[in-house]
Amino acid sequence: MKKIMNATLNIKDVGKVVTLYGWVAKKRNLGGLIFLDLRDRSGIIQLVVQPDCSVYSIAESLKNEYVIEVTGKIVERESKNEMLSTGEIEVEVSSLNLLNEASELPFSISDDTTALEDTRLKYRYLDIRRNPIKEKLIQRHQLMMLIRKYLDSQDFIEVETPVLCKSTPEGARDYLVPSRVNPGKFYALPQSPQLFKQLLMVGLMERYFQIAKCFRDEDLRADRQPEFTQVDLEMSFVSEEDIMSMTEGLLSYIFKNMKGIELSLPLMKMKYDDAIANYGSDKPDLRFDMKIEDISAIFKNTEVSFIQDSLAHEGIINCIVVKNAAERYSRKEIDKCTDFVKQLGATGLIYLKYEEELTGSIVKNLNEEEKNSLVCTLGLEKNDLIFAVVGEYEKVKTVLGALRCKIARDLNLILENDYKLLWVVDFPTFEYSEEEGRYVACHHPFTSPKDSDVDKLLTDKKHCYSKAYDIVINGYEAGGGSIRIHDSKVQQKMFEALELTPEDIEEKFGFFVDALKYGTPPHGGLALGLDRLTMLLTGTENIRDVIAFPKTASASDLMSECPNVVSKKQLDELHIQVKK
RNA sequence: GGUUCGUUAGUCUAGUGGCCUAUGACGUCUGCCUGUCACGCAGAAGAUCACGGGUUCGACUCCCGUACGAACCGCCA
Repeated sequence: MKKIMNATLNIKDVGKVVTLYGWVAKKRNLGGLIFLDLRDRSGIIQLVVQPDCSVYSIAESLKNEYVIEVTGKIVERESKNEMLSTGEIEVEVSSLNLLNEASELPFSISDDTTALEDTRLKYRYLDIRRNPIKEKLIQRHQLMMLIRKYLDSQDFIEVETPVLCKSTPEGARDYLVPSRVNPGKFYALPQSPQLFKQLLMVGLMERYFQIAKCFRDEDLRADRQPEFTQVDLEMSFVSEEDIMSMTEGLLSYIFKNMKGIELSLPLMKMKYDDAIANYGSDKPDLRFDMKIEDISAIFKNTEVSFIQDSLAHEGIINCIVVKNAAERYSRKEIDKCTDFVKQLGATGLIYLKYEEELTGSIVKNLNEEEKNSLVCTLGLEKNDLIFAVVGEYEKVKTVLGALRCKIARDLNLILENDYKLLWVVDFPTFEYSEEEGRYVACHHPFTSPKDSDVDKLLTDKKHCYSKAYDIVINGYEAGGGSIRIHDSKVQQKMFEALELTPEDIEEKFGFFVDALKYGTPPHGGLALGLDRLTMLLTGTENIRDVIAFPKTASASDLMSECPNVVSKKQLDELHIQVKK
């Protein structure tokens, strides 16, 4: 027998006799008449137990979160509750069966429970009973169903790839898994199914996808977990445009079905270099304005010595204009912003207010021409506020980019349910790693360079760009991908460019380079972060809210208390010695 | 690895060196209550103030360390 979803009942069901199951969400004993709120996954329905009912005394003894079975007639209520979908009806209980008792809970199962997150995580199974978490898990399920349905309709095949993989030290740190039968050897958990999905293209699957668990042993953030889920896909015989438009089709299907929002396609494309120049980020949040403006030219003959110094040493001065906010930002508020940028590595923060005239930190050292030029160039209006940062290009851009986002939050410039999607394209192929002392892959080493840049791989790494693209939603990197290298010679050249020795290449990627020789179709793909996508669609900034059993910032599970120490016997079997 | 903030009954919280024999709310328990839905009313119980050390005549309160939690930087191909 299929269980009735309690909250689906309504006024049309009056007169029916039903058997319902659920948890006692609330008992209201009026002394002679008892109301019970019965909760199941679908929601709440009110039960009423009359004093002459044979199970009255059982009802009287019920406590919160007891699990019960009730049978009764659906009746129209005397006093209705507009807040509930079932608020016009109630169930007049005729029989009641206590299925299980419950101890007193550490916190109340309510939407606005006072319990802090660590308490909720310790009892996550209770937290999941609360609507805010339950609904996000349900929406996550709906999202996964939509994705599977859409991709299936586009001829994609879902293929599972191994979780026990070969460690590939390029990129993030691996979670390692020891092997009992292979002493001293380790598997790694996949950071992504990257190589497998490319090999599936070699294996003629043409269109693959997988909702795949990925693992990275790096430090956590509000939007980062050590294990997370990617919607991973790969296609053969495609260009960048093909994959982007495929993804746009999927995203518009998702937004339409989950939010009732029609995306306007094709989505905007922004070059990586422009994203950095204008927004100080490779994942710009376009829900608000405040572009970064380069005002170096205005200061080319400046008397202000620290700006002069910086400009003389390839530095820049950039600013953002906060419209109509000069009054809003007191000295104290500005000091907070200064602390904020200093934390990000800026030497300081210049502020200027435009009221009757320009005032602020450096204004007494500016001449009339410079002041006028600032007002004109930036199109200043009364009560505008300028924040400027001086220094080296990348630092100035990223600091102002972060400040821009902070100010938007402070001033509530972000509308609820506003979604701004864009592609960031033309990523550099390499970035210089101070730590490694060499150029490393910006995306990953299988990313195809732009056709025109293949020859620059070894000679001009700084100006080499890739066929890579990120999908950015509201300032989050929601996904990213690239056209892959399908020519084993180009792949070899790429490894060379990354300064891998032939032995390294053979040892780490030999099987893969080998595979490319046996008829590899041109191919490319993308991975969407399912957790982040769910966050965006459910309006939370905390990734833990969209994961049933998440980990804390130190990568532990407060509920099961893992990771934990294991027995000496287990370690011995695995041939592992733990350093004291 | 670093910076910042936090840890007080089951839960959340007040507390700025002696007014603390620690405040309030929710929850719990007892009694009353026939139309509640944040039910109401009356009463009660419930706290090694995270842990270890130090300063002080005296520490929940100040200092140092540890553990745990959170945000951020580094890191996350």
